[in-house]
Amino acid sequence: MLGKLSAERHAMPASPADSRRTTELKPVPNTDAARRSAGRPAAPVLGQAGITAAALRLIGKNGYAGLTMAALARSLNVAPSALYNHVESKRDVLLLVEDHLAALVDVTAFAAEPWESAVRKWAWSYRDVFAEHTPLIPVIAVLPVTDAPQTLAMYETVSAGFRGAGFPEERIVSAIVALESFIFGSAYDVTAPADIFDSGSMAESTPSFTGAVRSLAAQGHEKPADVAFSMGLEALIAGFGTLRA
Amino acid sequence: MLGKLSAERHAMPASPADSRRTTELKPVPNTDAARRSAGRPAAPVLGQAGITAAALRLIGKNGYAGLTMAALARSLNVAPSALYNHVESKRDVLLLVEDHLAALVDVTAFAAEPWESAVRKWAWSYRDVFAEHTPLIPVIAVLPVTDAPQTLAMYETVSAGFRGAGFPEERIVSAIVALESFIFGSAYDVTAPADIFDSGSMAESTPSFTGAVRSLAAQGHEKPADVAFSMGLEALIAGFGTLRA
DNA sequence: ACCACTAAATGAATGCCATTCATTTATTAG
DNA sequence: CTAATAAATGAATGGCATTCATTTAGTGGT
Repeated sequence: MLGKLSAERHAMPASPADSRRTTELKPVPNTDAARRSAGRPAAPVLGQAGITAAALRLIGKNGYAGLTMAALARSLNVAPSALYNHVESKRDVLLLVEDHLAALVDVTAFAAEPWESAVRKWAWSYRDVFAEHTPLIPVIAVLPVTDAPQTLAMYETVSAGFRGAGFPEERIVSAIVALESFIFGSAYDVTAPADIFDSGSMAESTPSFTGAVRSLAAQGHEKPADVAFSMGLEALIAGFGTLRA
Repeated sequence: MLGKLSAERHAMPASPADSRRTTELKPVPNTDAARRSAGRPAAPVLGQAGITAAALRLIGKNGYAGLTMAALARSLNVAPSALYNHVESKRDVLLLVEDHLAALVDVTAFAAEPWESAVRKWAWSYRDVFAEHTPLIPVIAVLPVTDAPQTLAMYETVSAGFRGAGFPEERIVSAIVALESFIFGSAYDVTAPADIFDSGSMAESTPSFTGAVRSLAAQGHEKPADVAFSMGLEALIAGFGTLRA
């Protein structure tokens, strides 16, 4: 009776990469309403909150490679199949984690500071949070906000900030989407190996690029990913700033 | 004797998401040098080129969910294990595909047009190519360019274009990285479902955001992803343009 | 005190996946 | 003819998410 949404499930094995589908989180049965109208079992030892916390603990210890349904269940002293009473799929677990992280993004500056510095703080915070969780990015990027209340709350605060700063209403969403795209892409950069631009044996055939890479390396103490992020972010802020009334 | 790099391989099952490691493509043994010094078998029916072509055919038909080593082997009338004579892992296959796609990105404008329009054309082309191949993005984003000659060639052309346009050498790489980050993030947007911003039952509690979404929808015939990409790209071009000598 | 109901947990099974390995096949250079 | 070698094979391994029939343990209503 649970999981009516799970039809047409295994038409394709759904590799973690192709995360696409109009999703809806399995409705949590532990509401007060359900509590009144039906028998309640032992205690909500598990539940979506417990699963989220355990998943975060697991990710923190072993990274996303260590986040398997089996490991998750083991860390909760439960059989893997038990998880499916609270969650419809592994993707649901990732969604729960994502929404938890969205709440960690700092949007407080939109209440107190001018638009430019508010956007700046928000963007850096957003990038930093998800740089540690890049495997979630393919999931977030196509995730209907309906399924992620905390994420939606972030959007509300940010768009209110844009509106209050005199942004024309029709362009608020596009501006946020553009910033987010830049942020997600930049989150990957943070995790890239330091030698990513080492052209190796092809150095002689790529003089312009090799020179530019050397020149950047010669410059710098700052982390390359931070330099690029700062440059791009300031350009976006300056460009979008001109749209305000 | 081949594949000395494959030690410490399966310490972790390496989900497609955690693609991290200093990689090197398995050296192709079918070089002229190897041809001279050793016996050569039947014909290069397979080989990295054949595998790449087959992988692209498979992806075109069934998407990345359909790209399994078994399916790839079947499409080449060969046992799955045979692939491992030409490729060290599935990740290698993805690398081959990525590098093939890099050659499809249009960089011709850097030879003939002013910097602004050259960057514009390159960025749109880059986004369009990888919007159809978003599962590759986690791989590319942390991929040492040594392993991807076509990708490296693209960087060379682009950085030469920046240099020729009067860009200060130390900032060329950062500017390209920032643009690329924006492009990768935007590629995901293209694949997002149309209703991604439908706030559903929470519409009343998110008036600012819901209003902004409605206002964008009311505006537009153009695809939302294209509007956001255009806005962000023009801001980046304008901002970076001021850095030129 | 009993019953009907139901959420939660179980354990076994399924089917898919990438990857390994000992062995065989086919080709060529000397 | 022989030694060397790349390529292909088929069977096996271990991991994975997910399903399902079944059991367990609470609850409100009677």
